[in-house]
Amino acid sequence: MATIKDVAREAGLSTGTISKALHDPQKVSRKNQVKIEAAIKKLNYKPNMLAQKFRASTSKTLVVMVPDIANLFFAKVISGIEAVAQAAGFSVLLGDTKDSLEREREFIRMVETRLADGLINLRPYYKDEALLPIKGVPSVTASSSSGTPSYSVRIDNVAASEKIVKHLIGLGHKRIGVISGLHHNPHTIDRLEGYKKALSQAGIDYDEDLVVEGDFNYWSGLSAAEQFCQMPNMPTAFFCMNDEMAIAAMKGFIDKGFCIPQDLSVAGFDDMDVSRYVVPTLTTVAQPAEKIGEKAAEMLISLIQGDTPKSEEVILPFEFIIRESTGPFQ
Amino acid sequence: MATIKDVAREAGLSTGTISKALHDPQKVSRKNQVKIEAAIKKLNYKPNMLAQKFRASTSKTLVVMVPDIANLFFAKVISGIEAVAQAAGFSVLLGDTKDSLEREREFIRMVETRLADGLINLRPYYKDEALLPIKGVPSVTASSSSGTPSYSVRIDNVAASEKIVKHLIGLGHKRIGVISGLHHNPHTIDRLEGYKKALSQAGIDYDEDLVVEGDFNYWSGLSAAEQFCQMPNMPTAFFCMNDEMAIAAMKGFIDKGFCIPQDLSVAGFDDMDVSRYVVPTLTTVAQPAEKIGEKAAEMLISLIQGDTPKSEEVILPFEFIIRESTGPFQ
DNA sequence: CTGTTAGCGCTTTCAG
DNA sequence: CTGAAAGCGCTAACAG
Repeated sequence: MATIKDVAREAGLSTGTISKALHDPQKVSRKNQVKIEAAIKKLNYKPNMLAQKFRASTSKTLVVMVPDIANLFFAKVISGIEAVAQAAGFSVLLGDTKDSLEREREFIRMVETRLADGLINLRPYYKDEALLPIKGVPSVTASSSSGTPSYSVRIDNVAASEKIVKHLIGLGHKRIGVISGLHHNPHTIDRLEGYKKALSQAGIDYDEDLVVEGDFNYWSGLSAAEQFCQMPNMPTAFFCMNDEMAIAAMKGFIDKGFCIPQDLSVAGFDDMDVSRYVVPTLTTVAQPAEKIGEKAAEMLISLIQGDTPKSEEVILPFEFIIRESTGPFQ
Repeated sequence: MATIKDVAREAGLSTGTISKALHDPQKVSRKNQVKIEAAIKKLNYKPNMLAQKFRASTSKTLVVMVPDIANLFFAKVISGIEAVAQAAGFSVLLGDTKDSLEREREFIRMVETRLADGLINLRPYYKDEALLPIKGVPSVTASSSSGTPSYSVRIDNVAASEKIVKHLIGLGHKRIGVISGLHHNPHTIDRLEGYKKALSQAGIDYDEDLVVEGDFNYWSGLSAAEQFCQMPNMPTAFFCMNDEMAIAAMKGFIDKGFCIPQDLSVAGFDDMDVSRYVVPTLTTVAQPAEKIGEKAAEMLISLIQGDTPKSEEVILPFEFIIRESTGPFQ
């Protein structure tokens, strides 16, 4: 592998001149520029960026910590991060933590050891197992919940849920079931709060028996639907805390002979690609996933560059999408 | 930021000893080990990995080039890559190329400039715009088609398609339509070959009018379905080259009043998550996405370490999944 | 405009 | 077992 020294020798110049020619060509005579180019081509010289970064002691790299990259929502956020990072000359190191705190520590270590300049965290914030923020490691949490400390970018989960539930109430529903995420999940907490707010504004009492806990996965939605079907006084509408569980619940209800939305209304959260394809198509809330990624990357990069973002928290607008799965109470 | 020198001074030892204590603790006296640990803790010393890598002149990093990270199939492959890379002490740099050759060049440059040790390419191989392989850039192509040069990991697209079409033929179908990808796409070519093979073995003539070109996206599947509906002698079964188009086609056929699988059979390719949820559920082929990623990473790492993998091409088994969308010809 | 030189933080001989 | 010193490839400061 040719080094800058080799190029210098080949061109009959000093390494300093080569370096300057590479970074500040105007400061090198035309004649020597040509010589240098020739030498570079002849030796197929490529600057050693490891050396460059070492010397500059800045890696121009962001690490993105994601609980599960094979989750489309996260993949979209990452897509947004990548776009901004690349435009700003940063690379992105992918850290799939598979929900392990141990791995999270490793990735945080990467920025402590100068391998990366900062970090975007895609896991929602849990008070009791928060590794971040840490002094000296610039970090932004994307798609978290209310109460996330330090820098974060997200939608207003409370307001979004409130909107969904109000829509159901507006359709005449009074008994509205919830298929939630795990109860300690920050998103669950926010979304449940929105549900309660909507109810109370409509003068409907909160009944915790109408909340069945799921875990954001398909099977939990199916089993929640079955539980609801056995209730003596079953709800007529359902707010599911993500689309996957909503789709599963619809399947469960349909298999029991219910028609959606004639007999039961179902709403989700996330707007997965699927949600447009299923029958009936699903009423839901779309998070601007790519946008969240872009904002988070912008925020982190300005943090790295020593600026102080004007706000610690960026709240992005969500989109409420009414499709076929919700209809009037009959 | 404390350096090894600071630790040496604090501990009253030389930098060489600190370094040794960090990498080969047995070769340092117990007493000094304790001193060193204390100094490290006191100064909160973290080794500068940029310096380490520079010196070792190996980055322990793989770059993964992906046409679109917000595509679940790719996300799953990456998940597999990440797992293996991490276990082997490699980081993965994500390169979302958004289908731009320019960006591909940048990522290839990263390994030429020592920023990464090797590269996994997730874009299928096109003869006329092949940037790889390049001497000095260890690379593996994942999920490509037959005829990909150099190292690759994939399923046998020809055999998988053949299997699907044989299944349709076995159900009594004789006129089998195809919704293909773009005609020059390597996957399209392989899958079409499988289709032809199955036909010829059943003594059915190939009729190119039954092949409608799509582009692997939803809308193209829908419009292909409409085209088929206008044919005087419409096929009774359809082989769609991915699930997205298959799902769109089903929607199109259903909207025209056809019942699936009673009137028409539809098969896809990929086994997206959706494909289990749609009504009717979709007959398709599952590619072992994570496995493909794992194998590709293993192959690349052994390449980087100077081993020569025994085979240039790893063919992984696919899974043929019969669901509700295909049924007997009536 | 060009050359010389020091030094980034670390590891690794080689002596002691 | 420990210390001294060289050097990885590059850039920047300074002198010429």
